[in-house]
Amino acid sequence: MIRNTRQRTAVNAVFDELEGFHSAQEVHARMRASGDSIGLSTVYRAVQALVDDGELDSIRTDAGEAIYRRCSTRHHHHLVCRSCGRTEEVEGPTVERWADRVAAEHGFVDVTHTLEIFGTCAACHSAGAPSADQPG
Amino acid sequence: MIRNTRQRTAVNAVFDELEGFHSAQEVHARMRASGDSIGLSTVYRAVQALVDDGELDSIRTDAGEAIYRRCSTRHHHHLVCRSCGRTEEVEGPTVERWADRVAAEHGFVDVTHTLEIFGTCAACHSAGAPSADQPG
DNA sequence: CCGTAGTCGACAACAGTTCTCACATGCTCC
DNA sequence: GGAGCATGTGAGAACTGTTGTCGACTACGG
Ligand SMILES: [Mn+2]
Ligand SMILES: [Mn+2]
Ligand SMILES: [Zn+2]
Ligand SMILES: [Zn+2]
Repeated sequence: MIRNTRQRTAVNAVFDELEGFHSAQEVHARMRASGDSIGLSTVYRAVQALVDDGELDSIRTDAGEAIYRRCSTRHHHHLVCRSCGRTEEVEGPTVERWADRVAAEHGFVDVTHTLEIFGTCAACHSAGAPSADQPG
Repeated sequence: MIRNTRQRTAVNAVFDELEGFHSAQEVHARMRASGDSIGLSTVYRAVQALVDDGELDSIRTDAGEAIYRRCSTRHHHHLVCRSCGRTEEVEGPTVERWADRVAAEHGFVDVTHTLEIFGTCAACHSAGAPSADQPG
């Protein structure tokens, strides 16, 4: 049985006030800084529970850190500036259909996918941003 | 300037004999087991250099571990059975164009993307495999 | 209220990865 | 073929994100 605790409510509330993706550690620090008393383990347990609940989305950074965000109602993907981290939500039936079709052609069922697009945003580009490669 | 060392050559050779994705730790253990003397740090440095060179692809598991594979010549993505781990390479211009277009529409340049498709393969499905969700 | 199963959190433990630094070794240039 | 030196190596320590431990605490159905 799942209880309503001050801590879980507070973690959930943090994501109401926050745009974009944030790590468990960042949420913990933020709460501590604003006077909320909560343990780091509890934050980890809370975000995991929220992910299981479908309240939060989670993705993993290139560095391997898990970051979380209030789940929006629509299925979408992310366009991330690799220089400043600015994130845009993008969506489109094209890629959804393609993924489902190609999986079905290989006999796969119960199909999901992850898709992230990386680039340099217009602002960072005019400022002269670095670059990277990522085949695969 | 980049030197040719016994260790780097050996790590590179390991991926000639190996199908699919493998972690640095696994490669290290495998080499040690077969009598090759090499340090773990060196394996990490070698695979990173091979990734930078475009010789290896790397992706990150759900658990946050980086895994590597001989880069095939063509750009492609992976269709992974979440039950048995079997991996198929898939490709298609549809999704490539979609990703580039959507990024361009948002003013992004120097665009790359990552895309992984997960499902249950036919074999695991008929054996009665578990399931999972992955929105985003 | 009571009892108790679920939860908390300080801390330890873990796993993967990177850093340190003394030592070794490819490469370039004679 | 060396000499010289930038580069690479590797054992171990350090670091980072995350999960486990366990005694104390508490939400909540009865
Ligand atoms: Mn999608
Ligand atoms: Mn692609
Ligand atoms: Zn930017
Ligand atoms: Zn399978």
